[in-house]
Amino acid sequence: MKADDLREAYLAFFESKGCVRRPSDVLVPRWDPSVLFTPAGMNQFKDHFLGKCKLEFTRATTCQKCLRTGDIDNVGRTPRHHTFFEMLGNFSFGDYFKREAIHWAWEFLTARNWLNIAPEKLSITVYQDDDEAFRIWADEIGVPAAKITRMGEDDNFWPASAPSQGPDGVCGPCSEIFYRMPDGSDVEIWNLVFTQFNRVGPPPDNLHPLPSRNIDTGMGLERTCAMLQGVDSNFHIDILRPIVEAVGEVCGKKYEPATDDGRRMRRIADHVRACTFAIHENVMPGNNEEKYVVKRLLRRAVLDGRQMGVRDPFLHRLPPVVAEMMRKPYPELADTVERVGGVIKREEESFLATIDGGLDRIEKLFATIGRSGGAVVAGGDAAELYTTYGFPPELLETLAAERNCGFDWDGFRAAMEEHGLKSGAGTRVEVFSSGPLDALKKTMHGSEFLGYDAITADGKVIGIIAQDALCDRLTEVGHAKPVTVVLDRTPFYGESGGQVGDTGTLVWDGGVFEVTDTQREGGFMLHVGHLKQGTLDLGATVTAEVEATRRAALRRAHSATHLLHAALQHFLGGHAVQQGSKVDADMLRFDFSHGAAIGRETLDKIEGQVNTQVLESVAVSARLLPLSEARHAGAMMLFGEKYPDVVRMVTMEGVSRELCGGTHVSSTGQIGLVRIVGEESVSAGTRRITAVTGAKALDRFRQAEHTIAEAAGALKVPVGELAQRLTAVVKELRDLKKAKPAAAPGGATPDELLAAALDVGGTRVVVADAKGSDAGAMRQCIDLLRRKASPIAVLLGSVEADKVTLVAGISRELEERGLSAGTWIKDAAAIVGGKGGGRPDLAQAGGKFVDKLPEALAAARQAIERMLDA
RNA sequence: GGGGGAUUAGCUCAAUUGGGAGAGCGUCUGGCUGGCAGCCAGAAGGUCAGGGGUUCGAAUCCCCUAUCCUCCA
Repeated sequence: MKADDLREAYLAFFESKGCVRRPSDVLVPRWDPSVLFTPAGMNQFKDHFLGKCKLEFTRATTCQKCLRTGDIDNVGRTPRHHTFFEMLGNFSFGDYFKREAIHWAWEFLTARNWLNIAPEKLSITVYQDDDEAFRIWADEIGVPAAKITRMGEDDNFWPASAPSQGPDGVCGPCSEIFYRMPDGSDVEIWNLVFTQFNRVGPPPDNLHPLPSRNIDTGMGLERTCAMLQGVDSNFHIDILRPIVEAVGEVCGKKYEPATDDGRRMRRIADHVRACTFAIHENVMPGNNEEKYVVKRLLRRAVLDGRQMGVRDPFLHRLPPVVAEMMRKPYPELADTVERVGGVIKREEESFLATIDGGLDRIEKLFATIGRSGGAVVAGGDAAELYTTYGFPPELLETLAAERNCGFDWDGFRAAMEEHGLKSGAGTRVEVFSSGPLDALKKTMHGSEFLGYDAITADGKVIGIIAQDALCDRLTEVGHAKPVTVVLDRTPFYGESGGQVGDTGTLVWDGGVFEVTDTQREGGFMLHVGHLKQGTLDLGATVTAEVEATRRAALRRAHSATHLLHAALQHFLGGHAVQQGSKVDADMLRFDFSHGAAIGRETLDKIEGQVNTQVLESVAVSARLLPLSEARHAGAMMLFGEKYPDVVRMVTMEGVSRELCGGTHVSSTGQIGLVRIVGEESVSAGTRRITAVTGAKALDRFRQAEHTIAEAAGALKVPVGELAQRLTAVVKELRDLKKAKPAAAPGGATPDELLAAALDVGGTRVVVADAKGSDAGAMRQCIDLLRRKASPIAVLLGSVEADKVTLVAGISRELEERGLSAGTWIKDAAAIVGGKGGGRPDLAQAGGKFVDKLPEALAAARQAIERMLDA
């Protein structure tokens, strides 16, 4: 059975059992802060399981794309580890339970018109205390008791070991189905999780039955395919083997499964599949979070290629193969495959450059090792190369081996652990976090948002949260920590879609609450701020007033963002899609995909088009409509974005259509003015434009005019001649600096100094006051004298800016005789209250007593005579 | 978000304990020369990322800022 057929069969089977077939969630669930990537089929149903949302269906089935990096080191080595994989699942939210889940799993696996697997090849595990599951398997299904194993909480409980270790919250036993492979090993193909308990505190008696029990099951697509297709590895199934073979092709090697290179090819195939999906969803390789995971996967794959002898970028040729293999379930991959390839290629090149840069350092490292007679690369050195310069240890080990050098892996790991400690482990959000809002979520869907049409409205207080807990009344005026007020309906916009939250006030009879920020969570608007006056009670009716001028500025900035987005698409191309944005009062930041810096000229064109559209006063409208209709209308949609079934489409007629929940002007003319003030790179492949609108744009122009006027005033020229005059002044300054005489000023030229030189035993001695010269001029003078005569000893001194500067130099012969300019100058420096030093042939010193310079020079004259005599 | 590193001529990079800013390539000029990076001689080209501090003296040491690289979460 082909993978495509298995996927379809599974979904069709559970549809026939009343499950609603839902599409796979995105691979990168930006809505879920607790995970970077979708780790399992149930992820998109978290809120359903917790009863946190209104259920439109109570049974579902999906084929979910997943990514996990926990077992990354095993990928390619074992037959069944992946980073990217697909999980078939069926789910019940308080609907069917253990009995149906088990019966249906068995039916799908063994029924003749479904998978038709011989029952004797299957075995079962259940949780040790789960007699109910055991009984269903043994009595109702008829599995021989010998083939049902009771396992402990670390294997057959979800979350693993929850009863004794925690965490508190929903949990339950699970039951796994294994298949006996031709080689005799048993492979888990299906895990049924029965969430039926709420854990409270440590054992005993800490598992309380849930009133509403859930089913969460997962069947690995790849391993089930391997079973059905009778192949020994997941990598040899119909949708993976061609990718592995393609890796061989682009690397110029034949795929031989049992070799080291075979292992590498499988790993490359896995990683490129994962990255193709992730980049498709606009996750670019980068330095943090999911971006970093993509980068690391790519680099591991490139390194594997390099270890096989490939020296040029090759990975970027593989996404088309991935797209072809995954075409049936994910046809959208084909639309971005070119862009994905480009992103991969850039990262490959960047990594190769990193390696090249590191090779230099490696040579030095080997030289040091050779000198000290060692034959092993120290773990600390390897870790430094890795953490600082990104040079992979595996490659370093290979290079070391070529020089008969060992590699200290233990030391390396120890150093890396220390590095991890130093950089600090971040705290992960709990998978099932609970908060004070949960109680509210069970009774209400959220706050009604009125802010599209109004900025003032009455609402009822349905929640007050202080110190992370719900409370009934708020009395303390002047509390330090902000509190949160939840209303049933409100004109306040909670931060989302990049637009920051509203500010304003809540007023009621005898009371005022100042709102400094508005956030949103699960459909509720959270008014964050401080009680200023009176007492606020739960259930009270308040008048919510959004700060009008700020809201107007936010609307201008948000609408300008849409105009900018459209202009970027127009001038740069369709690839320039939004990556993120921040909309603040008359200020916006817009990140988008684009590979290179945008020239001033193009930037001017973009700004020009946006402002033209402002002048044209295009009408802005918004309406709710089904997703499919919006797509048909040509609204801009982002890959990897999860949209609800009904969306809000903001239309600027003839200019842009975007799905957007933000607040907008009613006509683009209200924006007034848009000024791009910055264009920069945020990470490879992403650019950021910052712009100001309305009042802020005007301020900026005014500010600039003032600055220019001030500068022109300082140069005493009309504004129009500013640039010209400035260039001339800078040039003049440079010329002046350059023209500084090499000779010591104060009348004496080098020739005159030479003529006045003493002769001490055949050596010329020049000691003079080089009035007003700086150190550089005196140095040049000494250089000149040394070229004109030798042997010669010169010491010049001068006073500038309340300080004495001395410079001394001697010619080579004197240096060879053991004299030192440094020694010479020290005594003289001491007299003027300073210190100094330098090299034997040239030294420099300074001091504070400006009136003692003649004395110092006299002393220097005597000193050099003594030195020459010695 | 945290750790490490980098920023010097148009490009690639040097500069020892703090003591005169350099090399190769490229550019320009002159000369030689049929040869795949032709040779020789010479020249121009620098805010040592920016700002502050320590010091007689900072590319070098300390602090701040910006940008880039890199590892970790």
